[in-house]
Amino acid sequence: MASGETTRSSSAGPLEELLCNFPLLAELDRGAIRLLARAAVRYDLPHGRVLFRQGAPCAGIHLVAGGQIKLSIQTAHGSEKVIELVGAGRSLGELALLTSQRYLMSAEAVADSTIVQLGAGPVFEELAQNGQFLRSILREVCTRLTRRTRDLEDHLLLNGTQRVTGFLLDLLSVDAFSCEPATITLPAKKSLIASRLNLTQEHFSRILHDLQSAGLIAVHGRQVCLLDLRRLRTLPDRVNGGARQDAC
Amino acid sequence: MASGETTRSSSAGPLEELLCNFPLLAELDRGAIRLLARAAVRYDLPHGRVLFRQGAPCAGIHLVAGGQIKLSIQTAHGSEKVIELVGAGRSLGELALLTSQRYLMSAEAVADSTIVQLGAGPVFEELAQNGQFLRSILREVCTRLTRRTRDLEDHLLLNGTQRVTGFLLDLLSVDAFSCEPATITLPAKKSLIASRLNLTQEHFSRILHDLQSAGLIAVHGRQVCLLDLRRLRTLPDRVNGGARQDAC
DNA sequence: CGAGAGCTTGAGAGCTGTCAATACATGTGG
DNA sequence: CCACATGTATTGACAGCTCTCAAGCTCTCG
Repeated sequence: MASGETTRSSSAGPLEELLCNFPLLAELDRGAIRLLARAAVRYDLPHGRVLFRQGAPCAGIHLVAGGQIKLSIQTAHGSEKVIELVGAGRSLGELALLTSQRYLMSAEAVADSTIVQLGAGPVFEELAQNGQFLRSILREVCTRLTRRTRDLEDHLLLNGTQRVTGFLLDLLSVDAFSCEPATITLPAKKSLIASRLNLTQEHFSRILHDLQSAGLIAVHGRQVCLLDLRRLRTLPDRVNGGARQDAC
Repeated sequence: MASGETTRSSSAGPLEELLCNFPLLAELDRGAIRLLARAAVRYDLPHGRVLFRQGAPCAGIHLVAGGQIKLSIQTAHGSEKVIELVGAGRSLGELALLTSQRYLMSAEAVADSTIVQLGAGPVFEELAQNGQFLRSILREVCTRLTRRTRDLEDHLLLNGTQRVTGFLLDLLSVDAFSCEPATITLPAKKSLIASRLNLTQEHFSRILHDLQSAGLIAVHGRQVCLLDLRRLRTLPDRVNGGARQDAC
């Protein structure tokens, strides 16, 4: 499926180093890493290339070592929605592998990317023996479930403008409580961001325009300056969004 | 939080029996069940009572032994959306417990229900020693992630009518490939179903009416007769919905 | 019968998508 | 340097899906 120069882990050096840096594997000891590395393959995935397709059987876990991968679902009549944009350090395919299901989404490189693929066999062997690996995977799946639940909430409770402002504020990540204007960079072209937010390109463009007119942001290409954090934060009033809330 | 008659597992008999029947615990051996049962509490939760609230800390795992629980999220200004209706045999709270997060949703009984609560401590102890329990939990979280992803897809790709027909067809569950008219019973009052489908009560009513006019279904209270399964199945053309699809 | 909950129906408005045209950016070749 | 092609982004007009508000209906239960 994926072409490009593939580097087998013969010397077992660089690939092991690489694997250690993935959060998914961070808690494994050196021996476990070595076993996984032995059956791992590293390859480049150029922009536009498909990593796997929705409905295909799962061959193993894909670790994104660099670049950016677009996860998307498509309808019967061809249109598609971006569910998530995945960058370096994250992993794909655990769910399909663990449940022996087909892939729920398609994955395509939207930038020249580097993938490390862990074969299904070694992963299962490691899972069978290594309780720590099991725990790491469980943690990862929990993280993903939390994220997906939050995404669902956003689509159920928020309108387009609120989803956009929420997305922009999320890109600030750290710096969280500052009130100073800050500039962020959109992680992909606007049509992809729009789809990720379940908006058309046109609607997304209009929303950004309206936010500019309101003096909340300034847009220059992919650079977005968040001018009025205080007001931006009041727009998306998701209940769980802010710090704490006195539930009950 | 929960009142009603609570039955401590002193004799250790009936509670153990009960626990064995939960899919989440089905793969545990008798000893593990006994340990969990020792710290379990069973109680009744009358219709309308809240099991836990969004944002509250998690006290353990809740097993639904009977009745029906509504999981919902609410906005800052009071409106709420039903995310899921949970019946007997399923469990709640694993995610919050495992991640030590607050509850992402609120849970409320929408029928007189019976809950068995497993304390956090014993669950963690069992998780630490018992690889099989870890695997069972992992399987459960994976199932939930798959379901939530499917829900998200439904809301992103389908319109109201398609979500309704998809929901009705899901209630057939088994009998899957028959083409004979079949009658199903809505699992809750229509306003709850509507919210679960992210529709207003009014819109849901109109959709059912339209489907009746089209001769696709017949509605009598909560009984819905699916008259033309073939045409119903063609409405929601989710890609992953049907049997297999030749991906790639 | 009356009260209330659940459900339906109608009219109007809002958010968002579709289609089409235009601008803007970038890179290529003459 | 300009002309052109391509990919990207914006803008406008319009239609559709869905929500809101309001009223009326149906059924059950006391």
